[in-house]
Amino acid sequence: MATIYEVSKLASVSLATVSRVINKNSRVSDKTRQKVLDAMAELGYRPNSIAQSLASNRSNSVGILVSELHGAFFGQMMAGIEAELRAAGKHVIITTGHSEEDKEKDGIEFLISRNCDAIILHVEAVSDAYLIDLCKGKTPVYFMSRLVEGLNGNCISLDNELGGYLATQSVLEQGHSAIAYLAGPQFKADSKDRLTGHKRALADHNLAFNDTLYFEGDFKETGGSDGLKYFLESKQNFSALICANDEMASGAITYAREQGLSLPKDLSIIGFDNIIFARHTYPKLTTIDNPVNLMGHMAAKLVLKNIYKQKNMSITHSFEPTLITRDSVICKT
Amino acid sequence: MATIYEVSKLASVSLATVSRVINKNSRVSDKTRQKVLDAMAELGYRPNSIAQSLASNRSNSVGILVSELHGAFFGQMMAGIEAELRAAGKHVIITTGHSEEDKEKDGIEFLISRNCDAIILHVEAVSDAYLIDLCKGKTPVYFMSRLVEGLNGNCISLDNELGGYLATQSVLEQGHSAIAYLAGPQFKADSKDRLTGHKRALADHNLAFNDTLYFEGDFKETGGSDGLKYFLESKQNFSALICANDEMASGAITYAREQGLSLPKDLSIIGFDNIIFARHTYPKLTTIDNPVNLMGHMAAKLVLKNIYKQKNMSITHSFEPTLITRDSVICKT
DNA sequence: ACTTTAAATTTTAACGGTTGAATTCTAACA
DNA sequence: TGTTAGAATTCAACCGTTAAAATTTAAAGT
Repeated sequence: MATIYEVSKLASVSLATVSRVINKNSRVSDKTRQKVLDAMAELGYRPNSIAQSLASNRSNSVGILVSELHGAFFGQMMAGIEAELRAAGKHVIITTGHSEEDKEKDGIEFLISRNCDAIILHVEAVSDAYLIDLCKGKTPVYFMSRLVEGLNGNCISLDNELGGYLATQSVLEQGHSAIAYLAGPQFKADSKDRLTGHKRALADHNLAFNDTLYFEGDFKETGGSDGLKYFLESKQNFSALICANDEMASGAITYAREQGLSLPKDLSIIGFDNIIFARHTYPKLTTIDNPVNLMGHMAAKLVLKNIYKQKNMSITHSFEPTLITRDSVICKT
Repeated sequence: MATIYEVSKLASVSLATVSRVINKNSRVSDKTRQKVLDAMAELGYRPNSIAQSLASNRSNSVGILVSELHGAFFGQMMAGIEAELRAAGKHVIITTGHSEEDKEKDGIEFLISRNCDAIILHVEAVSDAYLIDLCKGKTPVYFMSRLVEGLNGNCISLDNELGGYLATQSVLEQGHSAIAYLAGPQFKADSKDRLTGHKRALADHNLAFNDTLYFEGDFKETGGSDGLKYFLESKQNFSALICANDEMASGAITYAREQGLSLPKDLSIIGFDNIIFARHTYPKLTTIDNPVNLMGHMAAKLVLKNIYKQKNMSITHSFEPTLITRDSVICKT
């Protein structure tokens, strides 16, 4: 691959001049600029962004860490961030944390060591203290779906507590009072907040939270079947099932039908996240919309504004979930 | 961030020695190694991988280009690649092509300019000629789901033609003969091959391909509803619908039910890919399994073997799709 | 004690760019 | 025509690391 040196020789100008036309900022006469451009074209020159990054200490790329690369939730999130950044000519470096402390730290180290101009994290296993410490480093850090104390300006988050409340409230309003709750992994802040909202809604309706109608799932389809199986086998009475995400809700729906239940007549089910697939379950899933794609865009805008100094970026740090009413929850008769 | 220089000073050894202990290969006495390790720990030193990459001309990271970051298909693919590579201590840099020629090229340039040790591409818009040319460069290139002439050793692909054949055959064997075909975008090789397989199966059963029961969808849920709508409005008779992927099949199922059809009685539907959600549609989707996660693993193994010289990697370049029988296709009565 | 040889360590020059300071041009002005 | 300000260009140091070659150190052999 041709280097800047060869270009400079062919165009008979200095390295510095070539560098200037690459970075199109400083003053170069049109005549020389054209000479250089021609030379670059002739050699098929492409700047080595590693060298650029080392020399200039910036990389025009932002690091992203997500828990998983698959899954509707993270897909939407990454897509949102990438779309916004790409439109601004920035690139994205993605790595994963798998919700494990070591891997999350490793991924973060990697992104930092790659000279990312900023990093956007969706971390779940690492402690707040670690993150606060991390922010003292020279790489700016932003957070998705996590509120870190004192770092609110760097967070884009969803009011999960409200979402949990909304879900439960909507079920309650349909007359259900025996409600099973299928939670997500409780080490994840999102899950915990959703559960808190659920409890608050219960309390607001003078209903006690029932320990025996609680199951901690894994946020995956299997969590849905496992959870519902557990509830069913416990022989308790319940007319509604609240799932902390749509994947589990899907699993539960499938399992319910396998067990001969007729939905939503025998059991109302509500999900959370409103993933694309939610409208393709049967019955169509009533759920809580989680505007994660939008939040991804917003996180990207935040770094565009703060790091790349783009103007006219209006930032919303906190997003509100909304109820999406479909067919999986019905009025208790 | 501490540099190697500060470490060397604190440990009172030369830069080269520090570099040696970082790369734990060459000979360093245990005594000095420990001194250096201590110094590194004291300073919280972390190698700057950009500088490493520039100096050593390798980066321990491989680039991945996919069309989209969201979507069950790409999610599984990325996850497979990443898991395998991560286990080997390599990192992954992901970018997108959005199935557009310019963006695909731009993404490829980016990955190359980041000194990736190899790149794994899932490209759809770019020409074979371009790819052949690309392979002449110094960055090794591997392909997912695309057979490039003369570069078979660098490709990991699925026999989509066979998949298309299998889908149609299975429907045919259930007694259907009036079959609508909902294709994917025909500029994508995958879609084209699946269609070819479909036609071959038809021919094998002495059935003519019917132009009016053909619709080119977009591989998304909306493609499913649009396609089925088109077929329904054409007032033609058909008892089965073959969809070129599961997303469209889901869309079709949902739309069919909205139109009052009873599935699978009134219409048999088969998908392609066997995405996770395929088992959560109602009726559960009969489909063709596309082992894309496995293929991701395999692509990663291929670079592990070729680029990082790992032993004991047995490589399969071509994967075969298989029929997954569930409930969405029934025998025509 | 004196080579010889191998191991450990240091020196030094890349890698491919960026950038502030220094220098050379160019053209306008007195 | 000689100055001179300002624009255009070049110089040279630097970014943080690797690695080939050179040097020093240590161990072994006679």
